Amino acid sequence: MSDNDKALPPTAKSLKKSYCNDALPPIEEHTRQYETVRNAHETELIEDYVELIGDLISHRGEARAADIASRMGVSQATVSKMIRRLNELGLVTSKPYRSLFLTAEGQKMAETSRARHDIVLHFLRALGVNDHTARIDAEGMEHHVSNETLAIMQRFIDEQTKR
Amino acid sequence: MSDNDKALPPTAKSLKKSYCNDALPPIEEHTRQYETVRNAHETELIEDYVELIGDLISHRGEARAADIASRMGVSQATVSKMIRRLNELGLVTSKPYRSLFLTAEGQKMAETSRARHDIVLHFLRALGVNDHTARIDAEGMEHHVSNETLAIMQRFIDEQTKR
DNA sequence: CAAATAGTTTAGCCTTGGCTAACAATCATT
DNA sequence: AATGATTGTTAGCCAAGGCTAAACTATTTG
Repeated sequence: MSDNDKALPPTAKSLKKSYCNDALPPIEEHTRQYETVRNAHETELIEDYVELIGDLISHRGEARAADIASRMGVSQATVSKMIRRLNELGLVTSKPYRSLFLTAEGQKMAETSRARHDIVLHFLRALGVNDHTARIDAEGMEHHVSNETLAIMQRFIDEQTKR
Repeated sequence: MSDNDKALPPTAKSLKKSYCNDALPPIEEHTRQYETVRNAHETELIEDYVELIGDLISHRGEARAADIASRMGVSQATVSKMIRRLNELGLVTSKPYRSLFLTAEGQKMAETSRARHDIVLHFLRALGVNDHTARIDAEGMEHHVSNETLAIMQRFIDEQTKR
């Protein structure tokens, strides 16, 4: 959620009655919802790093730990540790004290993440969300949007921009 | 992301060229984006528990740890530990071996979360997303949608349902 | 080319949110 | 009222993702 968010928060009262009468979902479906979110959490940081590394390489020619740290808003030590993890996962290759490269798999992940991110961002803008807010929301939402929803968002963008 | 998600993942190629030429955002804005997501992560589990507790109370009359555990798909020990945290945060009151109550603050959080959740869910359905997928996506997205975007989603729902 | 500066890594700490296993309390049934 | 089943708690483990401080490497510059 945006912290410089002047709009009022929603209240239960601001919702139409009919919205609130949904029964609880059956247990196992409910469980799966939460599990899906937990799983997304495990991968999303990884994806964010890989996506950022890909962006740095394509916009700057290389990805240095210091740049990653300052963009992520995190200490260099944290980045260094994370790079080791990405290495173990086969997503990047790195030699000590040198800049990073994405493996083929890492590149694929970066592209997919970037594409997803862009769809969500452009969708929010097409919906009428202010650019700054859209960027923040997209960063958080991208890992929780199914392919089905992405496809619908893409269609929405196409329709908006056609005119 | 839904795991039973048959649609193809997006590829960089499936995006219009113009989507991909965005430059990197200026560093401090970029940093703030990631910070916002990290902050959301700290609160979202808390909010999920509180929201679920509120739902259990209103649909079942009470919230028992065993129900929370089975709905969350998590062990009872994990729930017990979490309840201690919620207690420390002043969101619930509990006596050992008895069921839970939300404090005034907890109730406020539950209502806000529920309202946000409902807006996102109904928005996705209004967009044309299948109910099952919408539920899963909403669960993940709700904590990352700014009030500005929520307001726009609400407007979208109103327009769709008016006709 | 030596020294200062910048960048990277390592060590060791902390918190969160999972888990299992063992124990404690409550409840339901006879 | 006793007991077995259910429910709740505690202890102790683990991995992830932050941090700081210190050590090490690379680069720039006087």
